[in-house]
Amino acid sequence: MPTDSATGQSGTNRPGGTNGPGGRRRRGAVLEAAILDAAWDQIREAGVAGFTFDAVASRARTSKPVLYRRWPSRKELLAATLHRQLVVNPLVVPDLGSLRDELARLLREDSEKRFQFIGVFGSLGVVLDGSSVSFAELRRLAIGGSQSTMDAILVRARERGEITVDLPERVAGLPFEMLRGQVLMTQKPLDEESIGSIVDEVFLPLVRAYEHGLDAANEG
Amino acid sequence: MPTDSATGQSGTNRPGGTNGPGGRRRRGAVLEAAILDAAWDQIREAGVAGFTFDAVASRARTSKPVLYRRWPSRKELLAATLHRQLVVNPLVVPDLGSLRDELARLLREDSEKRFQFIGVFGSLGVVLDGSSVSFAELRRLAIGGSQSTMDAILVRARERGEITVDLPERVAGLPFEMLRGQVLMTQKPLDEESIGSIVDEVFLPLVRAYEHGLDAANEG
DNA sequence: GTCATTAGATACTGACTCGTATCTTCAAGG
DNA sequence: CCTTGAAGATACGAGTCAGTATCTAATGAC
Repeated sequence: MPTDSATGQSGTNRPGGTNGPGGRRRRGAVLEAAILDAAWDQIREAGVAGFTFDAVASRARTSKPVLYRRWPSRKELLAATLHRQLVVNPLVVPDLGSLRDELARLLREDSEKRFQFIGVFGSLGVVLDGSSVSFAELRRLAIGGSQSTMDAILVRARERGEITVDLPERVAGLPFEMLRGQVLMTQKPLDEESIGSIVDEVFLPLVRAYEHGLDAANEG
Repeated sequence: MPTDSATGQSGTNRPGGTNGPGGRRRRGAVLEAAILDAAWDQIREAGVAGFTFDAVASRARTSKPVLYRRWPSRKELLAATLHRQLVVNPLVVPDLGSLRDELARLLREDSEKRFQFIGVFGSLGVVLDGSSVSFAELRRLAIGGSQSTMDAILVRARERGEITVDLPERVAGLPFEMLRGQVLMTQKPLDEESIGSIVDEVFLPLVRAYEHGLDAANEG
């Protein structure tokens, strides 16, 4: 996780240098990662509006041309920034022995790692438009990351015998749509009470309903 | 619903006039409403980023000073714009004879009337900060509007005997959190299939589960 | 050590936006 | 009809940002 890491002192041995930590001049992939992490810090603090090349360059202790050599415009930089956060921060949930615990853990992790991403997502449709890494691609990554982890959890639950029937797609994705809906409105990560409520008041009762077969009988 | 209503021709009898429709000079409440409607059109088309005083003034066929006389800054204008849309566009669902039909209707209406609002909501936390009409107030209005209509529907369902037990708050709010979650990611209003799925695959099965009492047995 | 590459600093243009000031012109009240 | 208040046009200064150009200097390959 990228922290501000403002080492403060700039000029170690260079004239007006505001280089990276340690005073050494960074290059290639190291520099690129540092920039994208700084960009992520910037977007979290100042939002999409405060996401300027000057601000990002300054925070990354480099300069604008270095950014422009890599990303031709603000859109690309923004997309690359979010893309990196999604790719570099995969959701992983170990086997905890029960569907309940694993789902709660997944919701907690998703919420913590990505709630700022959710807060920012609303603005993206307007900003990103025809970028190389498009809005649709970011959406796919964001949803896919949660869903594939969820799928893994459901597979384990099925192996344990906690689930025997097939759940509709929307039911499997339900916890995350609720997560997004609440995070969007509160601009905060999910608290423990909400996690418990989604798991115990909504998802598990619904799973049990599908298990007991007293379900979809009056549709269409 | 405010439409662009670009009557086109400007100078009816005034020198450089770009007045309102009809060429007459608007005043007071009429003018204010016209401005806020234009502002809403603007934010829908250009997003929060394109929400400038110049753009709004031009679209409302008036000029910046007129706006500044009413709202001291962009924040206030933005808050007033969203506030008006929420207040002027209440959600109403008539008695349709069944919980299922009424909920579907409510989701459809909420989605159509407010999906742009949801898209914009993510940006607001950063933009609005200590405004007279705050982020929290807008959130309360947005959630409250949906929830109170939902409560009315649930009351009718109870009178009909479709529901006899009490539902947890989160269950009653579930359709809207799912709505927000999906709209946030797709930037589109809910399609009919999604509405049907939320109603028939999630909400109603869950209600039935609570009705049959095979529910909350293993929490905390 | 030499050289090609690229980081990094700085400055600049053009566009845009905010917020205000000034002036003219209309609308309504009496 | 006359006065008052507000609408509307226009212009301006200050500030910000995108994107580019130009220069110096450090780094790594050889």
